[in-house]
Amino acid sequence: MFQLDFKSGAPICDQIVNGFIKLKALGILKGGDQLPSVRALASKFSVNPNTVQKSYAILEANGIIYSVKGKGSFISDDENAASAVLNSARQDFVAAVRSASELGLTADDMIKLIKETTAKEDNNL
Amino acid sequence: MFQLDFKSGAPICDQIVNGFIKLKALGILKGGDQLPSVRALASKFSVNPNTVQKSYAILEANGIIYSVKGKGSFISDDENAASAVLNSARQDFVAAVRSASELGLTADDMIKLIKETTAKEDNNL
DNA sequence: CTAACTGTACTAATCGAAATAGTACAGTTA
DNA sequence: TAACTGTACTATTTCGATTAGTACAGTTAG
Repeated sequence: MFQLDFKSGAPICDQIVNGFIKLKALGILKGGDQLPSVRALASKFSVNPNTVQKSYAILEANGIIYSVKGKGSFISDDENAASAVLNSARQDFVAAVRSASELGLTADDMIKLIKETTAKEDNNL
Repeated sequence: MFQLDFKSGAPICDQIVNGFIKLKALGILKGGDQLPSVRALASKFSVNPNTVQKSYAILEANGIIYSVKGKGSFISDDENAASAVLNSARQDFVAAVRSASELGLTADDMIKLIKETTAKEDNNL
């Protein structure tokens, strides 16, 4: 399970959303897997149930999970959802590229940074 | 001169900071160039002078500009400042790479996106 | 010197998004 | 029936960003 960073300034709501998206992207959570209940996760993170519920609503709106009243929330096995996540990641990354470019980084600079970064990450897995 | 986006949610303060950083990175503003006065820029952007002053304070703290009481604020010609900006841009970019990587983008995906993005940007200049 | 400009330094008030608190309703299951 | 599940509200709190207002200090032109 992922961690929350209360100091980062990033909304808890978004952190929970991204946490589950990553768990699904990494294959740790697969289609049909059940998520913790709203109240259970809120308790675990010492966070308000409303905040968790908001995250689940966002995840469901994006097709990442589906929720059933009285039963629980489950990881969706919709492939379109995964591609939507990829598209979102692409957009975010392109925005980062534009920003870095405006600040003076060249394409070669960025490619070098990517190779360094992904190489390090591989060692950690 | 740059524009402000009041809808984006990004703090106006930061937008002004980044605006001048980019103008310097692009060479439009060079060492010794005078910035608009705090009050003049606040008036132009229809923004509170305190907000502009905060931006100038941040820029000065990062060595991008220097301010002289009674005279005005000027672009610094300190090369270290430029490298500090580059370092900051690098850090932001590496964070974006990590995030994209966690969401399933491969290094090749990212390199492809960089080439597409920077190619488009060049056409616009 | 004076007036008008510069940057700087405060405190108080306002605004809005995020999160919390609390309650209630509806469906499932043992 | 009891205990769980998700869902839907409203009210409140909290915090950061911004605004508002005032004041002080240095520079420059008249």
